[in-house]
Amino acid sequence: MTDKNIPKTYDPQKVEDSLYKQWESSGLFEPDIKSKGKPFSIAMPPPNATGTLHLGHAVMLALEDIMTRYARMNGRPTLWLPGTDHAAIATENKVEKDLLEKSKKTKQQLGREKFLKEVEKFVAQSQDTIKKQVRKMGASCDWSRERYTLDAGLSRCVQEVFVKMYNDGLIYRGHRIVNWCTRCQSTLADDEVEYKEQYGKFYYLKYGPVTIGTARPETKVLDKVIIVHPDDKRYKKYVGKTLDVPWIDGTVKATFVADKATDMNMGSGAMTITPAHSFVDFELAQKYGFEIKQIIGPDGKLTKNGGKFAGLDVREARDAIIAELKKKGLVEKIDENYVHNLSVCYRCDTPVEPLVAEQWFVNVDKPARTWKGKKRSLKKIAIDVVKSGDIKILPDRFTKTYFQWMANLHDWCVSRQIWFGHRIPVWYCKESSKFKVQSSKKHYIVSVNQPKVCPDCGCKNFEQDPDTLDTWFSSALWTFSTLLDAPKPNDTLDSWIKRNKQPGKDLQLFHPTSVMETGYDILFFWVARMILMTTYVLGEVPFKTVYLHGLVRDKEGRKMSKSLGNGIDPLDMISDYGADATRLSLVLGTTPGNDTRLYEEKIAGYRNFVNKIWNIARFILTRSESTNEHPNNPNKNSGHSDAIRVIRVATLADQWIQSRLQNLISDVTNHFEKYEFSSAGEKIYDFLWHELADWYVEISKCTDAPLGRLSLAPEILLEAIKLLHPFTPFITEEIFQRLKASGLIKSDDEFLASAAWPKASSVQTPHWGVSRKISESARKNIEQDFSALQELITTIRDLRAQHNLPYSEKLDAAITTAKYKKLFQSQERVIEQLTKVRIQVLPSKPVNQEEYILGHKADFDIYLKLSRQTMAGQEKRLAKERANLENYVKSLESKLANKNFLKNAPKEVVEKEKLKLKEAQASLSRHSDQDDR
RNA sequence: GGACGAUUAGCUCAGCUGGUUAGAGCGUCUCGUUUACACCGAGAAGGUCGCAGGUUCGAACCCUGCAUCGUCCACCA
Repeated sequence: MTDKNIPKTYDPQKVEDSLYKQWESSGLFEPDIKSKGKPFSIAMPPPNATGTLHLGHAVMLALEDIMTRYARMNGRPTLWLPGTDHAAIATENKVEKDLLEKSKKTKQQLGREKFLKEVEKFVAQSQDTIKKQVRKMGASCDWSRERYTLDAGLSRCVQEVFVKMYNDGLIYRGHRIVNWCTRCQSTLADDEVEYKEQYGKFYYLKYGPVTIGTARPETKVLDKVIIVHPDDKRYKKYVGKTLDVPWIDGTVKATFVADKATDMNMGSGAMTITPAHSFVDFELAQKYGFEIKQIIGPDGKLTKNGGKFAGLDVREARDAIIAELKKKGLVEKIDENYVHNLSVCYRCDTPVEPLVAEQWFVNVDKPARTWKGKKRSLKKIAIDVVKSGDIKILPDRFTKTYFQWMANLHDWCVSRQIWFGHRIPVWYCKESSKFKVQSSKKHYIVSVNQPKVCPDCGCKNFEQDPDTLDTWFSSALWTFSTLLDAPKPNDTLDSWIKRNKQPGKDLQLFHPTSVMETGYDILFFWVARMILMTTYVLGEVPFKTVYLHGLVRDKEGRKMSKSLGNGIDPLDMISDYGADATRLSLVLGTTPGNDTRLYEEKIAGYRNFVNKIWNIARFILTRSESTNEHPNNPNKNSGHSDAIRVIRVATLADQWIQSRLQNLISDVTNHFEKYEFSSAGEKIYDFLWHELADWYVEISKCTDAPLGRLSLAPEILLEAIKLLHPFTPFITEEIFQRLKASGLIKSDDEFLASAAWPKASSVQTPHWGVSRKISESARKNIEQDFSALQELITTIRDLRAQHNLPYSEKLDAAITTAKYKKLFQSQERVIEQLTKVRIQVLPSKPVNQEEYILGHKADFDIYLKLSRQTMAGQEKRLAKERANLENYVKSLESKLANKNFLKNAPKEVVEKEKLKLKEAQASLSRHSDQDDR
């Protein structure tokens, strides 16, 4: 039986959690491997284990859930694999900060092991929160396959990959210039450095016969090479010579070298180089074999190479050195308003020091993997897979950005001097570990497990490298490391993967994944690295399509941030407006790759829509009860058996809504296939609100028979909520369950979430017992007729509004029409109900015209009967209407008089325009008739 | 310096390969106690599509230049 007490307002809080539990426990989110469809899979971008859900996650979850639910409803074995990322630096920073605040201890004071325990405690707690929040969004991901980047299996995978790369010569250890964060006490990858504009001083210093410019004099203590351009006549005489130059800490022997690296036109055209603290200078030093001496240490202070400035912080050293140089008269001038592009750590905003350190690197240029018949480098393969279309990036324009970034890619520094993360699988034998700094290959062994004996010295004491891997190293493996089974002790990477590529295994079924959906801001951090690493390890792409969404901003277009206090917490929105409305507000009205603005009114708007659907359902459900009470129903008390089936001829509205639904299904499906989720959603929105609710439901109130089994409403609603389900899973499921319980629809599906996606070709109308696909030609007639009916009704309503005629007053009207005489006659009742106007279709205009106000349309005229007073106001309106019409006719005429148009435009266009003109002219002439009387 | 995006109604945005009198939501105004919904209904007002050229029978859409805002990359002696 239908529940009589359906609340007027939909309350998401009451249904969402319980529906989610039912879905989850039914196993619906796990892929149906028996299904014969083409597998569909998404690896969820793992939220950081540190944080809480923010709007970026919410967008990601909404979009991926839409894709996932769509695929599932299409009968594909569907896997959306959830998980979390340990987010090495971010997490370590957070715990460090908490530790300092709570117990005033640094991590060093606590020690590595105890600190890591703290981290794990924090992570466990925070993961719990995140997972709850993901569920709140309605994400239909498979929790039975959930992963964490530090799981045993994933960690093993990371280490195996490291070892394999080392053995292939793709990972090496070297003294190289790296970005160093003095606060994190760790290296950073190139793209983990951000740039900030800052006003600072720029110094022009006298260095022997030349003037050099610098923003960082403190690094220049030991500069002793001057680079000049080989074509620079000013300095030709010096090239190759060595001079004694009075400098910061005494006198240095300065050598002139000619190299095109300098720009003759910039400053004095000469520069000194600081190999240890500048990327460009480091390269030059390597080219010529200059000495590389460290001036700034990892602690951000000058090293002993700083002479008498040793031990000073860079800032202090800068002032002291400038004071010293001034004393010596070596400061030529100081530019006080120099715009400095300061590099800072993306995690903690601390200025980054480029310095030389011994680190582990991934070589991206060395040919190492056979790809399409040729041995190629990681970089080449990564470029090729996008160029060849094996991976498609949406929106397309990011392809260009991707290539540009790849072309500029340097070797990737993967070691980090932090504790939390995957420890580097490198072992130093204790005997030789004291030589570690000298970087002699002989003293370490790269292996997943601790080696037993050192092949060099025979000792058995090993110490693992204290460093951990860049967090993106493990994320780069995410699409496949998450699909592997538990490794066996003797597994090598290859045997492990081979086993998992057997038929029926997850890796074989679901990799490459179908889509990688994520924000464009991590295209380089993550997406590019997955491509680099996965092609190398598996020999296949990690995903076939990359869908990049934009960033969520506030109403003013600013980034949401804690400091601005303009952030919106998706969970607040869910509790205020429901998950469905929140999801709609993040997906509808957005375009991939473009930023979107979010604000509460927008979410409230979609909440209203959700409530509207609720009330459509409420109407259909409650009205259906009267089916049994209807006097004409022979099976009045028979509950919901099939016996209630009452056969009736389809009305125009029935046919129309069915035609619209057919159209909607194919439209929406097309949009889904093209990843146009916003358009798909908007079309359904329009259908439900402005077609089903505003017209079909309203018209259905006009018939004798009540709703329910006598109309198509339940079936139409069912199909529509199937289409909407990927966007708003909760309310659609709730309505489905209620429709089913009411007996209004028959369905074998336990959940709407597992129902089959509607097909335009088989819209079922059980009332007639047959599938009633409407042919295209029939659809055209039906829609044309219905449009005419809508136009008539709207015109009458407009007249009422223009003339302030309240609906409480019933009116009479005469309609003259050639084309729609029969139609309007048959719809008299509907028209009367929706306009409170009784119409009479007449062959010609009525006699007493003074008593009528008029509406002229292309296919009909309306004469609304009125008292004389009310008539007075119409003159102005008529004049305006006529002017518009005249303009329109004029523009069409001139278009059709244009010979070039007639010659060049396609025939259909010309015909269409001619028809339009004819109609407009007819309309105008009727108008004129009226005015001339 | 390079690349990319944005510029359309008061606000937020659609507008797919050029072809109705450029659309939606919110907001505004008018009307409405019609038995699904006021988180509602009916109706209206509001735009020379950033500017200037060009291509075309026809441009919001294509081309060139410019402007403003934003993002990314590179550089920064």
